[in-house]
Amino acid sequence: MNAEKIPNIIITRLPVYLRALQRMADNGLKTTSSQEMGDRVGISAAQIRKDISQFGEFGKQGTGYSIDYLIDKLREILKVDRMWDVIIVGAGDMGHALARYQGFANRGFNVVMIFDNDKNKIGQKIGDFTIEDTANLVERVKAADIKIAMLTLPASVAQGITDKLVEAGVRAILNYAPISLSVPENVKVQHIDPATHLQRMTYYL
Amino acid sequence: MNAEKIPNIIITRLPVYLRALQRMADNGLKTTSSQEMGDRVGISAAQIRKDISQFGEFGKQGTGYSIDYLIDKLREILKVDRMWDVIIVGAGDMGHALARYQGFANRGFNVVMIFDNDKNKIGQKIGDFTIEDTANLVERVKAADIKIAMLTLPASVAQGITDKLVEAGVRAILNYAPISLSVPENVKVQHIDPATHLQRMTYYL
DNA sequence: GCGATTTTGTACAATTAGGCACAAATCTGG
DNA sequence: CCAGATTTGTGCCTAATTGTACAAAATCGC
Ligand SMILES: NC(=O)c1ccc[n+]([C@@H]2O[C@H](COP(=O)([O-])OP(=O)(O)OC[C@H]3O[C@@H](n4cnc5c(N)ncnc54)[C@H](O)[C@@H]3O)[C@@H](O)[C@H]2O)c1
Ligand SMILES: NC(=O)c1ccc[n+]([C@@H]2O[C@H](COP(=O)([O-])OP(=O)(O)OC[C@H]3O[C@@H](n4cnc5c(N)ncnc54)[C@H](O)[C@@H]3O)[C@@H](O)[C@H]2O)c1
Repeated sequence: MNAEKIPNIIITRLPVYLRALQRMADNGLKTTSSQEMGDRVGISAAQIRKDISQFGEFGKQGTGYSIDYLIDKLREILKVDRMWDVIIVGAGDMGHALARYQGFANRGFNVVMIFDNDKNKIGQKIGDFTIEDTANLVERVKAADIKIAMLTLPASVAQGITDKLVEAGVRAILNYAPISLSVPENVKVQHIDPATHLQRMTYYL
Repeated sequence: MNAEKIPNIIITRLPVYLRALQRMADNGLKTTSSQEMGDRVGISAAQIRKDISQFGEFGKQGTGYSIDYLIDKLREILKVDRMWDVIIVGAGDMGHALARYQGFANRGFNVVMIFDNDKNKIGQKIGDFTIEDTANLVERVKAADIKIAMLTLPASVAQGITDKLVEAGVRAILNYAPISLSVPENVKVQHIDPATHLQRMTYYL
């Protein structure tokens, strides 16, 4: 386990491998090979072997990888062998969809609060959650020691709320607003923007 | 314009530049520099200059880039100097959010239909759209010559519907289901999976 | 009008990522 | 138990990507 200095590009692929493996496990499969995984996720077998081997020798020659074992290892590496509490800021359409989504639990994430600043929404229920007032965001996040937030806000207010989240100790932000956020170096941001993804395909049409 | 063989990695960055430029334009700015753009999107100025210069000489020494002009050029390059009709398959929470989203229009996309196979949903309205029966998917897509689809379906049916979309002539799929899709080589797929994005950050926490 | 300043586009260098190929380990079928 | 088949992990090489630095062009302040 060559712990330091794993390239980020490898880290971005691991969750894709993990997702594929979890799906195989759900289908009752017990072992797989770099070849089979590669076919499923569209990455060369050699690439997958090399990526995985950065963290240890998890496979067996002639057999391949035990799916359950590799899932355990990847979860450990990605630190999703535990549950992370996550908050949602912005209880609009996208915030609603995320709050009701059941697919986070078996990937290591647990939505625990949702915030908005609209007086008509505060206090209303989404599933099990009661929409909370953004005025209490920093206080609540600090108290619950939340490290991860999903931002489903209008672009115009996204940077301001981001600053508050950082102040409150959040270290990872998944941003749905179509704007690049600036954060200190020790905070990670990932962007989800469907229009950007679509534009990455139209070039080739 | 060195048309052929632009690396894909450059193409993935262009929509990010375009989004930042459109935001600058909305804020009334007229010119920018590779330095300023880089600061906004978190990419080195040299990288941005080199990316843009693959397609022509759009800047001016001492001044930088005309924002409006560069927007025009990027839209042309990415082929979003036109409107693309897009369909949504799966009228659940995520399909609803996308159908109601107003942010596609000024990025080159126009949602035109939404499909589901749930008899209770077919015929219902989402905004201006009436949910259509997936049974008619291939026929409708062919007739309207749709090239782009967004998939907001359960993972279990995503590959089957993908095959139908490909059969109907769709060439670009934005997939929200947590599963890798397999498609012919001339069809592009992009994945949006928030759990995957979150797992790319927990590694660093 | 002109020297100081800004900023592009690119040549070149350095770094990073990816593909190939194979020894070694293991399995399989008879 | 053995010959043939499978599959990993990795050394080595090539390709792809990014960074550095600077000449040339353009602007700006006075
Ligand atoms: N809906 C989609 O499918 C979709 C798709 C792509 C991107 N997005 C982006 O995701 C973000 C949210 O989209 P949406 O469709 O849910 O929008 P929305 O307008 O439905 O919801 C935004 C919510 O944020 C709340 N809000 C506004 N200012 C706030 C503040 N200062 N503090 C707390 N809450 C505040 C509003 O009250 C509202 O409930 C937007 O940036 C949008 O561009 C949405
Ligand atoms: N909701 C979210 O925030 C979220 C987040 C991440 C990923 N996703 C993924 O996006 C997809 C959709 O999520 P959702 O929350 O909207 O789910 P959902 O269950 O609310 O909606 C799925 C819809 O697909 C329809 N459907 C099922 N089989 C179909 C078929 N064969 N043909 C046509 N329609 C069919 C269902 O009737 C339903 O309306 C899922 O794969 C989910 O994992 C959703």
